[in-house]
Amino acid sequence: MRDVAKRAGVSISTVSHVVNNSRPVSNSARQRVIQAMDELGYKPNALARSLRQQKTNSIGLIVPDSANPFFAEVARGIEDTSFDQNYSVILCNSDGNLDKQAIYTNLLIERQVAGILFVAAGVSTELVDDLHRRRVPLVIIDREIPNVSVDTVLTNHYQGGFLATQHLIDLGHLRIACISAGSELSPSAERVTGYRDALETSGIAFDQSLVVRGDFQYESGYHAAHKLLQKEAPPTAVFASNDLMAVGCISAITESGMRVPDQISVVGFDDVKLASFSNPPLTTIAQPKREIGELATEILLARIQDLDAPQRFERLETSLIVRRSTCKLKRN
Amino acid sequence: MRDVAKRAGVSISTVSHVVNNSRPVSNSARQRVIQAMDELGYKPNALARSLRQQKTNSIGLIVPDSANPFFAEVARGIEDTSFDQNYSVILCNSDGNLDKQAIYTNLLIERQVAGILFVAAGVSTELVDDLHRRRVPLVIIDREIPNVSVDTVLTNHYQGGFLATQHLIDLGHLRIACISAGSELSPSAERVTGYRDALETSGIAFDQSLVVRGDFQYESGYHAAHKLLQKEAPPTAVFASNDLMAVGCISAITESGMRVPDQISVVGFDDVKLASFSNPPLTTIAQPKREIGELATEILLARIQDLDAPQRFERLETSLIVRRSTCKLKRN
DNA sequence: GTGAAAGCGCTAACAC
DNA sequence: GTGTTAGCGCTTTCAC
Repeated sequence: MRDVAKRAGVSISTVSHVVNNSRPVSNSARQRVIQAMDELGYKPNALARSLRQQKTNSIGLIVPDSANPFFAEVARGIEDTSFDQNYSVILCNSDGNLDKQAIYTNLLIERQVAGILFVAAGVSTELVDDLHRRRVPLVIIDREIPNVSVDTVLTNHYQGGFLATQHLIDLGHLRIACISAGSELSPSAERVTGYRDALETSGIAFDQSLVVRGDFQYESGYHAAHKLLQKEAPPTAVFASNDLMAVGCISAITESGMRVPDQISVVGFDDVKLASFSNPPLTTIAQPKREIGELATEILLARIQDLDAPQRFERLETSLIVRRSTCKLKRN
Repeated sequence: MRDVAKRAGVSISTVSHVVNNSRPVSNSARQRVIQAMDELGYKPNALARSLRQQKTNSIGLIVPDSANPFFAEVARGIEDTSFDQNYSVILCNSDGNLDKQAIYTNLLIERQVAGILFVAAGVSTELVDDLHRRRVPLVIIDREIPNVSVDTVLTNHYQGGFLATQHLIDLGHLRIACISAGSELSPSAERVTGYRDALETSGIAFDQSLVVRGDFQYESGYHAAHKLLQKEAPPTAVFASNDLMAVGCISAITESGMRVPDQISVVGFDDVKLASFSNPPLTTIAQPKREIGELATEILLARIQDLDAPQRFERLETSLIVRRSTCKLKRN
């Protein structure tokens, strides 16, 4: 900038003002500055600017695994919206590991990010409090932190689980299995609760042995299905708490010589792109992934503008998408 | 830092030196500083540090679409390696759009990133030259920029295309279609060239009408398959230039009442996780996605250390993974 | 082993 | 419409 000022024969502040349009500058001066800038290939140093202004245009995004299609799609929504608003995003993969998450949080604070987006992270109350104390804006996506006032965007997992199960019940199924994930952590747990309540609402007894635990990956759905098929009375339908596990499940079922949906119906959760193209196309519960990312980003940016605005809590609705992995129970 | 110094009763530079271990400090002073630091919840400001040191610990990552599983997996390799080396990554989605790419490049330069990773971007020679002039380290992933000396990491797309096609030929297929992508841009084009050469090596005439153009997404594979099936003499095998299109293709074939692989064999490219769990499991060409990301990051970081080291060009080998979407041609 | 001071590149407040 | 100056928070040189 110094160089530009020199070459254009103006003061350094004049250059700054043409760069930022922050006050009137005579046409002649402006011309000379502009010319000098591109002769010298000048680009303003955002570090210096941010240091001076005490604000950056970066936000931190912490996800368990950016390669998981669900998170990847949410992340795209986030990145796109950020870009539109002139923010850039620093990507962090926590692998669900609390230590890694803490390290990243630290790193983001040191980098002076304007705010942080936590996706499906098991954020501890302490961490949230600490961030509060430091006045770091944050929004939590896809998970509810109990007893803490923090902006949150998530889908109605419970409703989704209910919807999925109800669909299976409507098709006449009685032995409906469930592939859960994680532990008591909210997204999966709520889906399972929805499953359970749907069952009970229809007077079908909940059978703990029909719920098997996975971890949201293809493999775990595959293994879960194997377990289920080995039972004396295998289920006639399966609700997998995400699409990847549903696909893994279908893979195992098919491999063992049975047919989906003729012999076993399968419904997933998320409505990842793949769901439309799996074989058979997957009946699933759709979450508005992009919107989640977009909305969360908007809320974060609003929070950055006004740290003291009232807390926001957005619970988005899910919807059932019927494709071809489910059908009426065929009575023998 | 000022505050910490005051509270600990030492000079500001002493604080700096205990933070960075950059020179001996007496034990008593060190203790007081450390105590003051955590009483005040002090975290060093990376912006100021970077400004002063004229170097950041951020790198920019530009991908066409971080939600595409292939890029997502490469990106994970990048993010992981960066994290290990204390770098953080700024994620940018170009959507294959040259303007957006230019905007991002600019933004990254202004943010003073230590280096830039371009994935599969149609980087123009000018852009590379400009970056060179500015002495911005960069490495190009998954695409070759002709006539330019720049660090590059990619897979042997040609070999992969050849391998895939040869496999089909070995199974007795003669009418082998190909679903390409992009235009003359290298990754897809080279795969297609491999396909063509494999055909000709075996004395099978190349038939332009059997290659149909897609765009690496599920949908395009689906539509391409439909086109292919409408032909008078449909192919008995298809080489799709990535897994998503292969899956889309299988979906269309199945939907139209035919069977994979019994009536049509399909091979993909990339060996995305999904490939193991599709129905049928997909025969495909594996690329070492994580390694690509890791290697590229290592090369970038090395380049950051030594801007004048000799250019590196890494071409990784592919391998054929035979699963269940291909089988011997059944003669009528 | 310690402190003072300059300066990274920028913006904002204050003069004129 | 323009210039001068101070200072964001840090590191580094120099002096003691």
